[in-house]
Amino acid sequence: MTLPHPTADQISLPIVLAVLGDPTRLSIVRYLARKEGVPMNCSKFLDLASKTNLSYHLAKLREAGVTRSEAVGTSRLITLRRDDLDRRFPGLLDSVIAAADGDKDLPAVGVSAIEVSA
Amino acid sequence: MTLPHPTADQISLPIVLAVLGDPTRLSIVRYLARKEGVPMNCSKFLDLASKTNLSYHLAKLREAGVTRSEAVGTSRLITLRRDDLDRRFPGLLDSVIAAADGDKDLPAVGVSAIEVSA
DNA sequence: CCAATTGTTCAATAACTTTTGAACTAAGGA
DNA sequence: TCCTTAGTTCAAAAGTTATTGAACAATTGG
Repeated sequence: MTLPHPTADQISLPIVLAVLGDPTRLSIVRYLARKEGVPMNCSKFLDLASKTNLSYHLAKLREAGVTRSEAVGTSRLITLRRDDLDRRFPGLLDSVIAAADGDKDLPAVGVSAIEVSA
Repeated sequence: MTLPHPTADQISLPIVLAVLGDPTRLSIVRYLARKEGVPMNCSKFLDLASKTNLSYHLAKLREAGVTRSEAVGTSRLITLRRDDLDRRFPGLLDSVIAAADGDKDLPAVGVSAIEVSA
């Protein structure tokens, strides 16, 4: 939790919606939800965007309070802030993720390689 | 239904989220939800933005599939597309509206005047 | 017909957001 | 120590969205 995060009550609905209203970020959130509990590092998402651009999108998610980024060594471990989001906006995250799961147009994470099932 | 609307299955999740991720539009949607069943005309929202700007925001909502605008005389009757949104993204609209209802920072509609209860 | 009401369109500008590459920091391993 | 890996920062460029005012269209009432 090294990097700046909003507190739960600083999380703003329009900002969360705007941040989720981007296909790259929605894909990241969907993937984090699918692998919930398993903290991801940024490199997981390199097939969505360049390293620099990922840094930008992940910062947006963090600043909006959607994700938590913990610095561990040279990595960032990224998790969904499900607890805080659920408390703040009950049902929102679940419905967004369910809808995102059924969205054929969203870019997929980890389709590039050996990651067949996992 | 005179103006161009997407069909239910053309409604896109990221576009809906992005469109809702704006305080003016979120206020409009919250107000439409509160008065559900009662079609509104644009002038209802004149305390949120100028006439021209409202036209812009209402077009965004319509083009995203969030609202339906029917031309009746010189007015537009605006309603929420709750049926289509619920079918397409179950639970999403309800959780967004519930969250918006609890948002002190969203601009309010109809606080300017005689509209005490309604 | 004339005027008012209701809303749209257009072009301009202002304000943001996204994307990029190059340069950087910080940790770990050989 | 030197190199690699993981990610950030910065400034520039590109792209997009929001806001404005002036001009327009269509309906309705007098």
